[in-house]
Amino acid sequence: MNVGEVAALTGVTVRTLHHYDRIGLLSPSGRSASGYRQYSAADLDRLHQALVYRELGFSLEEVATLLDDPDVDPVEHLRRQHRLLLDRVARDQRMVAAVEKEMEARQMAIHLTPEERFEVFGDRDPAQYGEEVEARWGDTEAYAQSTRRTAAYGKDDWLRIKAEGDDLVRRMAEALRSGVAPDSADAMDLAEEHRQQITANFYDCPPEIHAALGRMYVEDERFTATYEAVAPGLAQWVSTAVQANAARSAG
Amino acid sequence: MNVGEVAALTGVTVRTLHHYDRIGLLSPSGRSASGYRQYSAADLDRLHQALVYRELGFSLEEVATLLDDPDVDPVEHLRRQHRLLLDRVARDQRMVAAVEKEMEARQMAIHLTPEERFEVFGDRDPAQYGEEVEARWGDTEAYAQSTRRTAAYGKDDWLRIKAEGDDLVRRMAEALRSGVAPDSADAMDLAEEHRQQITANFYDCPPEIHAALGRMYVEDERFTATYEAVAPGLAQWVSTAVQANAARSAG
DNA sequence: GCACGGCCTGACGTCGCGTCAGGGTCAAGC
DNA sequence: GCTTGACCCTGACGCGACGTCAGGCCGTGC
Repeated sequence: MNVGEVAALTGVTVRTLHHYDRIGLLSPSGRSASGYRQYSAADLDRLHQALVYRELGFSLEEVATLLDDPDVDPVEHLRRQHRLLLDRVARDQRMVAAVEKEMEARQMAIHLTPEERFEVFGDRDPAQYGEEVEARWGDTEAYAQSTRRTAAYGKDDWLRIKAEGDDLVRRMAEALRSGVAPDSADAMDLAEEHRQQITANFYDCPPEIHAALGRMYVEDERFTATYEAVAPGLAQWVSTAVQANAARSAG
Repeated sequence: MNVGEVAALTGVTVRTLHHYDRIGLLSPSGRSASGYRQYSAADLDRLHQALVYRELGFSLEEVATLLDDPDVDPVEHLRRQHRLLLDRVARDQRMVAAVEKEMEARQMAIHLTPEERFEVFGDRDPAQYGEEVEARWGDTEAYAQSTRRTAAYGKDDWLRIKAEGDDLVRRMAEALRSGVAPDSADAMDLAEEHRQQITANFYDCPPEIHAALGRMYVEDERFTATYEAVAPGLAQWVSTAVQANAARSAG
């Protein structure tokens, strides 16, 4: 088979075959009298293996080393590829889970980023926005409640809520900077204030829910970033304070 | 947050942040008096989204266009990413299936590539090779039988088997070139000869099994390549002939 | 016999950064 | 207050894995 046929069969371009030849990854086992590259079935087999490894993220040099290893037979390659593919599936599934978590996060913690909610008033219809989310993710009580309440909010309400939130975050950052321990009474008071803001503005947020939210601040990168952007260490501090406060309420 | 902190938090390099700034994918929302880039929480959010899209294979320019689309809200991005990730998982699972299929193919059709089996005698121990395959894939009767029989073969046997196989393939290619229809009696005779070679040298291959093997010649890229390398169109021709012959035997 | 598609070999362009070079910045310790 | 070392800046060049011509040879159908 010549380059064009191989290209048609495998989906790679002719240029790619030239490239692989030049770098020694896949040199056709023969040439015609006029210099045309002639690929044998074994060449195609090697190409196939190479493409799988490439797809798996190896550099072409690494692929060449892998395929040229005389201690590894074809079946061993297949087994390795099998393993690597399963690894990747697992990784992707973790990413799927992360995206789902972030979608949930957006509903559980709308109050954390009022800016974004606020931007909605610029050039978008908030009702439509709510509808979209609801269609897919509006299946928790907290979110439903939050949607119902915030539906009535006007620009002034949002401004007030944002101001309240920003002020609280500022005071928390201040406490952190002055060395207030996150499990001290002062810190717990700030956490309690946080909980009441949520309950007042978004949805009923009993201490248990609040504690779960607190854990998200350190477990979910997105929340961590939100607080760390204000002050380094703040995410952990708030998380600890919120959970300490929940424990105090329970005890 | 400045570049170093963002880099530490997200895992990208400082250089990457510089790059994204320059190409306009992610320009920090502020600069310090001394020119240090200052990233806000919103910037981090955008970075996160960008990284997911990048991971999904979009070019940075495409990512920028996606994220700059004013008609798409954050949740829409998450939903799209969710969908694309699931697509990729599905694709990878198909690849896993393909690799598994090829592993099976190797055992069902050892006779197709006697060269490979043959090469084993150069610098490798065939017994060990067999063991490895068996450990993972030796769970079908055909393979077990094939292994038992071929274990006793010596170099001369392999040479004879290869010669017989090559001769048959050559005659099939000749028939194809002379315009012999794959469902003609002549073609079916060649197919029958193929079936008897397998039965004689490897494992019992009744017409039904042979028909299944025939389908693989067009369905499995690897087999297709093996025959197409001899003559274009041969894979399809052999596949049809084998299945026609199986139908004849059954009828 | 010639036209047209396919093949060849350079050689330069592109994308997504890595990797210095040369120089300003900032917090800590002396 | 001054130095030291870690961190930041802006070029600028390099690299991997090809894409994309340019200029020329090959092969075959009318």
